[in-house]
Amino acid sequence: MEEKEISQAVIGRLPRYLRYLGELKDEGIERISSQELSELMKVTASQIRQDFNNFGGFGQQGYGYNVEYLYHEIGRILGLDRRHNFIIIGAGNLGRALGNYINFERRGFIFKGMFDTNPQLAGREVRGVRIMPMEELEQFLQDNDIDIAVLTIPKTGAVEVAGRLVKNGVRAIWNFAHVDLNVPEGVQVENVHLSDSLMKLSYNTSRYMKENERDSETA
Amino acid sequence: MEEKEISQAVIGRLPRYLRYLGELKDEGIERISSQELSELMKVTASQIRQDFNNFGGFGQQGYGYNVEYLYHEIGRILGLDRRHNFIIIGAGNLGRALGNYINFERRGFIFKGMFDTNPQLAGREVRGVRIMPMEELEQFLQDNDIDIAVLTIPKTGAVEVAGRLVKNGVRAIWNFAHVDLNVPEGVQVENVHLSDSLMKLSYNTSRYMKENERDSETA
DNA sequence: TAGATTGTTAATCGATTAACAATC
DNA sequence: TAGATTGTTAATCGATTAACAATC
Repeated sequence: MEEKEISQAVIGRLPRYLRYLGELKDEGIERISSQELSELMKVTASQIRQDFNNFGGFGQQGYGYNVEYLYHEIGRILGLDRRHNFIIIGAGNLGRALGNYINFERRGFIFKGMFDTNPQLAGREVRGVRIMPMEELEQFLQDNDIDIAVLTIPKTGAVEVAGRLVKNGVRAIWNFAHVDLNVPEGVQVENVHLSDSLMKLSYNTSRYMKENERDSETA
Repeated sequence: MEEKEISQAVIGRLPRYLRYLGELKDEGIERISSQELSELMKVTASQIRQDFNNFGGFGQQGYGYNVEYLYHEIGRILGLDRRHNFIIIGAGNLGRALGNYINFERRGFIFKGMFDTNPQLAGREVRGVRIMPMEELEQFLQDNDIDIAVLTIPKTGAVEVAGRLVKNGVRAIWNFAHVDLNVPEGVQVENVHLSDSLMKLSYNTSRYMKENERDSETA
């Protein structure tokens, strides 16, 4: 009944594997060993083998891994063999930037609709997709098969909007609002807190500078 | 000589602490115990105390933590007491979205310049900041005190540009390009790979749906 | 067959949680 | 002083790395 649950640490590494394998594939490389891949990606060969073996054997003893096959398998694991229709809530700079990003389309993520509280924006288009007023959200969700909602609105409205999304069957939220969403079990939230990321960078640079100050003092 | 190195797991949690403490502060709450904070943030009280104690004692036995003090201390640890001048390389949708994001300014991150390969864009402005051609990058870095470069360009050019940045003294790169940058020791890179994040979301929703299918079969 | 390299088990390392003595 | 809650040590858990037998 209970399948071995894969840890998020492993899942988090899959997209990077996919990227390297895609590049190898484009270079026409057919096979690769965990050793070679480990040198390329700067991780241990042991980790690579462990990671892949979470999903069953993708390789062959004495040979290594077939690049094309592995590439497809990891894509499949990540759900890239399916289509994911998404909408964007919030037609500000970030929302429009994400709507315009065509590479998502190539991975099966299809941009279907955009919403904004500002009535001035209603009717305008982003890459052929109409911006709709928030009042039309529920109806749109009922009429369309939407898998993912992208939240690019200020944190003040985010929790309320997330509730409306969940109530109308959205099961995945890509959250760029700077707030924690509290959703029922079974609804997936992936947070992208840009300012948190920037603060981490700030910490690491500040720390490095301080270390150097100390080193030069003691020298 | 060697200070206890703080793990990135801890650093990664600091911005979230800062956010909750800021909200508590704005609500006028003066003190909080690790127990109360743990309920609010849905982490263990033990982890909170361990995390804070990496940086020395911020609390007081029998009392808890002073919200205002703790908020400032964590901000200081993250380097938010300093100014960080930054430039953005790549004036596409994402670059402009980040340039327009005024909240960074409030944290001490000052938007100083923007560059793009497209000569058509040269001279235009994003929030009062001039877009410059890439040829002017080196001169600009020499004339200005730039701490952070934000890379919002396609992966094809990213590695080359990162090299130029590092050569001219940039010590921190906020990398939105979908490629791993190989920088010398001492240069900090913080990656924001949006498509990786989206794939994780895709995995987790696909997986959840499959689990439910299985459950309903066995039921 | 011999060599290469996986799949997998065992050992190690690090991070999280629990427990409690110190102390405000 | 008694009660509360931290700071910190010890126990547990999970993730990473090492080792090697299985096998192509």
